[in-house]
Amino acid sequence: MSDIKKTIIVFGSLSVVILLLFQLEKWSLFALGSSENLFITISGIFFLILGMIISRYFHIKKKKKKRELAKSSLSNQELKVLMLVAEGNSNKEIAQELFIAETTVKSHVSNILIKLNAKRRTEAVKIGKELNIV
Amino acid sequence: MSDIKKTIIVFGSLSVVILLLFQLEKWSLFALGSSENLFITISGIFFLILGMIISRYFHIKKKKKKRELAKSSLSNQELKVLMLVAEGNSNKEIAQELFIAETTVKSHVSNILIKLNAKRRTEAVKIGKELNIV
DNA sequence: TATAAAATCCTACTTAAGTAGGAAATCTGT
DNA sequence: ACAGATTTCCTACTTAAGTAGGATTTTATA
Repeated sequence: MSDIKKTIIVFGSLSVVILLLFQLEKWSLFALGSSENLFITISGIFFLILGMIISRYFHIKKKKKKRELAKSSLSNQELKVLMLVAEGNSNKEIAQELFIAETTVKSHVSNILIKLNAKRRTEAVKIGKELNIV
Repeated sequence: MSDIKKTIIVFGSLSVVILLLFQLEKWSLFALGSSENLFITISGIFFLILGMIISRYFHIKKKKKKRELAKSSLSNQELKVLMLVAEGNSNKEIAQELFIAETTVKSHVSNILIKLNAKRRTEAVKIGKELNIV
């Protein structure tokens, strides 16, 4: 499905629901005065903002939670190496950055690949980003 | 600020606001019956969900907007290749995915590196993510 | 103070990635 | 119709990445 279609569907269905809600009042299922309308408006805005905050909060929370799972599997130095790999550095550049031999970096990368169950460094970076350890 | 502190502040302040809202009614600023309370509850839940949807929608929208900036520099097929590179695929795997030769993928990758001013595919992925084209 | 885990480094490989320098086909807008 | 960009593919090459199978030294910690 294209992005435009999604936009239309989301906003379209939302508009329909809002209109239905207004119709509810018109159909006199609920008798409301002007002061009550004010209260509903205020609480409506409040709950709208509350929903947005909650949504964002849980979005952050979800990210944080995953991190703990895989962090333990990678050692301190392996984590540093993975971060430098994610920044697009070569093994040689990583070695210079960490003051170790290139062969050591290779060993670390190999261990990272095994621990994260990745075939290539690019895949390790992807998994690292998914787990939010990078 | 730690995560735990943030949680306490966010949920604490939200609880206070909710309690204040209930107090408003008690203080008789708004006189409400049981049917109106039902309506407020329903609309409250509705706006809560609406807020969450809107929040998520704009989160996606923000990502899409940046994309347009650098999209122009990369061609359609180059973009596809870069996306598959970012997912950790090898040139051979990308070739199979797009039904083209591995040599063609190599050509595309080389062109991507030139266009994004990157030295390696990992760096191209990093730049691609920074420009939100991946 | 053992001892397990982590970190360091190596050789000798194989495989993947990337470069240089083409060439031809196909699509696209004027 | 045609120029320019895109997509496709190639050979021959160099360089980087990753594997296998070690060995030694630090460093926590029970």
